Amino acid sequence: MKYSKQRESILRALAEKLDHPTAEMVYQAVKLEQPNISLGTIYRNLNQLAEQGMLRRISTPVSGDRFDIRTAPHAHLLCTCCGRMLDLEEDLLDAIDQKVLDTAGFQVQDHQLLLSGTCSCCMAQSRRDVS
Amino acid sequence: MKYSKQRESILRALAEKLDHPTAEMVYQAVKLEQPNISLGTIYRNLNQLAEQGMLRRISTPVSGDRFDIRTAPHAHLLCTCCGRMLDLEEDLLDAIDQKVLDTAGFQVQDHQLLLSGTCSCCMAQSRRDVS
DNA sequence: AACAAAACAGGAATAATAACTATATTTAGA
DNA sequence: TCTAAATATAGTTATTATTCCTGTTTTGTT
Repeated sequence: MKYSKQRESILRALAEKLDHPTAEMVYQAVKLEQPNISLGTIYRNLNQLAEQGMLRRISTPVSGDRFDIRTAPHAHLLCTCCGRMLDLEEDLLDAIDQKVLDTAGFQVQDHQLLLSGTCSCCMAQSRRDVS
Repeated sequence: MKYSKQRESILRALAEKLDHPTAEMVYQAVKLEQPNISLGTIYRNLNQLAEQGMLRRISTPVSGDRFDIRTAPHAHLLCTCCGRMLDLEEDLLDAIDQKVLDTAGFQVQDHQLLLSGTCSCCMAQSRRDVS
């Protein structure tokens, strides 16, 4: 894979934005540095980088896919109230893989644990609204 | 919600096809009974039924969403080799929810655990191919 | 039976993403 | 350092999944 300043910007944007941006969000962020980058370049790079394991793709039932610079498997929390996506430190995952192999004979290569619900901010907010 | 024979066919198709079909697959199946059902009807019904909690939507990084008549939360296994989606009986989920609430203050409403990898059939197949 | 509410078919519209093409940039080697 | 091949890019067009719209049909109620 050859160097390009576009890809460098994309990686930098992902490193800075830890909120699991969509392709469009990455595009908007990178555009500040590279004003005439094309959206196709964003998608091509995100796909390549995901394939190389340099970032991971998270698909949600909501809208477009999201991308995450952390490559180690971990779980995601999607707040149905404010739409933010948070991380959850998770040590359970390896144990789950082993259990799946034992019980179902299925060799896990990747997992995607997406929990949707209400984040603590939104819970606090709604408590405030009621009272 | 009013009765319609289209929706009845959709539900029957889902009950028979336990392989988590996409909307398109449901369309093809239902078309055998209702030859001029429209794809819009499939989507409208799948969305309504999912909203009512009568079925669940599973989003994958691969292509279109899939639908599942089992409403109880359970995990899914997506084989990257043959593309089939399997179920995994899973009692861990409730425990995970509680842990998430304790550690992150996040109230889980729904989870989607998607494990991708190689199913036992494909593993057996590849062993056969090698030898 | 008559009417309102909901559902439908068919097609047009949208949104996310991928594919194409001609030009530009990078990099290894002479 | 220069050059040529490989790869990347911008900009555009195409594809795919899904939703929206409109006029018609079905369903449930009085």
